[in-house]
Amino acid sequence: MAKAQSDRFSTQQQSLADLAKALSHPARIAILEVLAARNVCICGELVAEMPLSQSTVSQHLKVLKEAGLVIGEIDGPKSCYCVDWSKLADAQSAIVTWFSKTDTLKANCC
Amino acid sequence: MAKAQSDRFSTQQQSLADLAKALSHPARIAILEVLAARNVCICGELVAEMPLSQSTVSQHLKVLKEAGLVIGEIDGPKSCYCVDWSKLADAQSAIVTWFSKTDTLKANCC
DNA sequence: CATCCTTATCGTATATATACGATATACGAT
DNA sequence: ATCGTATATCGTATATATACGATAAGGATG
Repeated sequence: MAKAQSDRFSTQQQSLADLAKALSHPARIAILEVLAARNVCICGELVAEMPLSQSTVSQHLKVLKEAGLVIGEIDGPKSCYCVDWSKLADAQSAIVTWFSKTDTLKANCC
Repeated sequence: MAKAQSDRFSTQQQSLADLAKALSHPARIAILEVLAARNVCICGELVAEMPLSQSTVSQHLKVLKEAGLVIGEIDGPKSCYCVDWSKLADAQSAIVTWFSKTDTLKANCC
């Protein structure tokens, strides 16, 4: 179920927006922080740390997984999630690049 | 009409999520790019450049204004928008800081 | 095999976002 | 004052997001 891609906007604009959307909920920020802070991938522990139900956490994890920011592996009856550092680095770089590009265009205003 | 702030998450997590939400639509990315590229603040020109109706553009502008990324001034019958570079810089810095913090926690995984 | 534990998905209710046309507002010009 | 232009807001329809309980699925364990 890939994104619709409305073709009204460029792929770059779309993908930056998609990335931002993945980060646009505090629960997902919090999940990433917890995942990053643990040296072992957890899952049930994640639910325990979050002020949300198990199903809701699972849903947020799905969003993060679809955005590629998180990797999920099934490990027996448990699932093991961890940050995809490579993708996260790409994300950061995309954001920084966009800001820089925008900043370069800086001009007088109002 | 300030944000609800659910208090389930920290203020930092919430504000980063809010920022991401403001950037989570390609139209708003595009608007920021156009505003940044012009050395004069525009508005109707903005609508002309966007594949969206005037009212929809105005709505996106409102979101950007509420997020503080854009400044809008009424100038006669026209409105004059421009990027709030200071806020944009703050935003970039907040994002970069978060990524750095997260990266510091980097640990072994799966 | 029956059962337990863990996690994903389903069903559903509610809220928010998105888009557009229509209308209101605000000002400049005539 | 009237008209025209430019922009914001309203009304509304539709889509997506969010949250949770309930249920299914998958493997471990007795």
